[in-house]
Amino acid sequence: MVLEYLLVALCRTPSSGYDLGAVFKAALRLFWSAELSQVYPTLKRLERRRWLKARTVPSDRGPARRVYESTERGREALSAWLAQGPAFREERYAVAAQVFVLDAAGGPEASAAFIARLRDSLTDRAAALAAVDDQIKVADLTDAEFHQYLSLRLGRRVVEARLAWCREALEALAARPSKAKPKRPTGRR
Amino acid sequence: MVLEYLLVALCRTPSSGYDLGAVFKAALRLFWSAELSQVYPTLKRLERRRWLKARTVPSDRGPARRVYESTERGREALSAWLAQGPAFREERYAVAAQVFVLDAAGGPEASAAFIARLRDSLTDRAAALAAVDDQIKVADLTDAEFHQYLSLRLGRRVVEARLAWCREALEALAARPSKAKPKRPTGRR
DNA sequence: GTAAACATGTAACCGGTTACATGATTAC
DNA sequence: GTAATCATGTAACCGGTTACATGTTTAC
Repeated sequence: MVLEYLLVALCRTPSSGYDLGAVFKAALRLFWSAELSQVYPTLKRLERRRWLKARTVPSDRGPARRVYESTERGREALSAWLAQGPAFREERYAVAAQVFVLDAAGGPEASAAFIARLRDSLTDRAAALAAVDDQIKVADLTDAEFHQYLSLRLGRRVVEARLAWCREALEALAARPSKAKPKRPTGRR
Repeated sequence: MVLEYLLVALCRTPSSGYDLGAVFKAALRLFWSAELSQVYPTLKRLERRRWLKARTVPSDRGPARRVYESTERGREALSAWLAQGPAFREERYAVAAQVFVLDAAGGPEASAAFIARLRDSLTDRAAALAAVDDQIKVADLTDAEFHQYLSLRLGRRVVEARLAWCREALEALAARPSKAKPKRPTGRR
């Protein structure tokens, strides 16, 4: 289960459930997210499995924190998972599914409007990712940070590929002879 | 719900649950998939909602087929959904999540091995997509086929972006000064 | 005072997968 | 005979989301 391994990995630096929730809302949300209501029970499960150990630490602001840290057992499980290689699993990209049936939108203008909206959103996302990326000095990164940086680069490349597709698709739509469905077999010259 | 709209769209050409299952296992599986055990109950639900209508047709090989076809109501719901624009939803790409924590794999060689395996799989996928793509004559396509073709192009671009990332990441890993953790503070000259 | 951030949880629901059950037809 | 393909479903489970419940501290 992906979330379990992710939590073990993140808990190599001691973290509370709340901390981890913030990580999923920030850096990781590009490819994996988790709600706090899922994180808390999962942490307990991992503690029972002894992949994590926990202690309670008073907080200076707010209630006491339950801080988790990965165990040797947990880290072994994690590295065994990674050693199995890339975890391919069925992907779901709703937008592409929409494109697949986009002819039902009503015509070339509707298709173009849809894709133009997609392009605009992706442009914003690409700019945001670029801004983060450009501020990173690769040479300064720790091993952990360097791998996080690699995943950011992957996210950025995918967003830019989708953006490039939008432009291509808009061109292809424009170039497509408009089915101005002539009532008669052919428009008489 | 994505699956519901997809089924309505696909049933613009009359199809049985079995037929639809085949579509999800073939063309659509690049971004959305569904098991027959999910398709059948969903079709019944859509029939009750009158987005689909059904009739039973004897099959020449095997049991009788239940053939579904979208209704006007269903198609209206579909086009309203598409008119709302791109359906952004949390994405999950397990491989990228693995990269995010790949420093736990054991070192630069382990990371490189992981990424090399990914590159090899993606190379195969890219070749398969390219082979399909290259055989398509865009001018010959109907509107529906053209949009399916666009989604194929999107899938291809994403796969190729990931592939390009693999090469970049392997280079970045190789270029990274190996933390050959010297026992002494610095190798004495 | 009150809103925001800190902090931890439970309960109900839902979309989706895996496993199971049934049976006809065709090709070997 | 038997395996593969055609064909339709049900049941149990599971990962994940939404909504709910509770309480503290800080900044305005």
